[in-house]
Amino acid sequence: MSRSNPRVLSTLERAGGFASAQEVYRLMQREGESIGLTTVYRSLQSLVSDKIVDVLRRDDGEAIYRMCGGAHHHHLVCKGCGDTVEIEGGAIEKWAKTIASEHGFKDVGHTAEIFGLCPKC
Amino acid sequence: MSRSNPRVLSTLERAGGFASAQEVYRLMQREGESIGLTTVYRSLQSLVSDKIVDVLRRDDGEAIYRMCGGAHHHHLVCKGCGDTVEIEGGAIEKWAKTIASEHGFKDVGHTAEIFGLCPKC
DNA sequence: TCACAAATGAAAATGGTTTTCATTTCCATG
DNA sequence: CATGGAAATGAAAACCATTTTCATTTGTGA
Ligand SMILES: [Mn+2]
Ligand SMILES: [Mn+2]
Ligand SMILES: [Zn+2]
Ligand SMILES: [Zn+2]
Repeated sequence: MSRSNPRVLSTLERAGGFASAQEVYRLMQREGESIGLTTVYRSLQSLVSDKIVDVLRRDDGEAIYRMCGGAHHHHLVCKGCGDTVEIEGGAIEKWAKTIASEHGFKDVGHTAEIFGLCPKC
Repeated sequence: MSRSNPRVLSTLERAGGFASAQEVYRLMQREGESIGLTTVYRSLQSLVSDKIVDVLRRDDGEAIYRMCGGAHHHHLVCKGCGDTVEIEGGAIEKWAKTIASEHGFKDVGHTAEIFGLCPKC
């Protein structure tokens, strides 16, 4: 495994909301930084496995990344501008555990995202 | 747009849980059915837009499909065997609406899936 | 039968992601 | 400082799901 290139994380931070590997790469190029697409992918993967960034999927399947706090949480994302709010999932955690145990499932995880139009959009 | 080829839906049903387009295609071939991969993709897309099947994404980004009832619902999926239980999301619906309105978001939707190991696995 | 629309699928194109591999950069050690 | 192996880098190729193209076949109503 390789370590994350710090400029990739810095660029992702600066990007604001979620950004794909390709977008991070284009952004760095536009800013005159010299880096290879491969390194961007590798860095993002490393950041994900270190739980420093979250990854999820656009409807078209492209992976998008975002700098995140360490604790488990969910997202409220604007379909218009991409603005993202990190939210607590207290109710969800309980719901997932309850449903799972009702059906005898073990080793349970879950995903949950909310999307809509923010006040500005 | 094209209409769905009935043999595709039939195969997806028979497949049990979620299956990707490629898997449905291979399954049909193995059973000696003559069909093109293109038609499988087109049929699944059509079934999705008619809300006859649900689509979601594997971790690797591949789209997977499943025959589903019409009403809005969520899934409890076994990571081991792929067995799927359709579940009500009453608590989730409320949660999503509340969080969204707290932040002034309109036109709100959400996704939520639970995964774990079923009793058999 | 005829004309036209819809369906089909082989082949090529697309595009994100991963792999390969040769080269460069680090870094610990003597 | 020299130097040798490890880690990082990136260009190019490979991968692979999905979409597009387009020529052909099939279905259907007049
Ligand atoms: Mn987050
Ligand atoms: Mn379902
Ligand atoms: Zn917005
Ligand atoms: Zn199972």
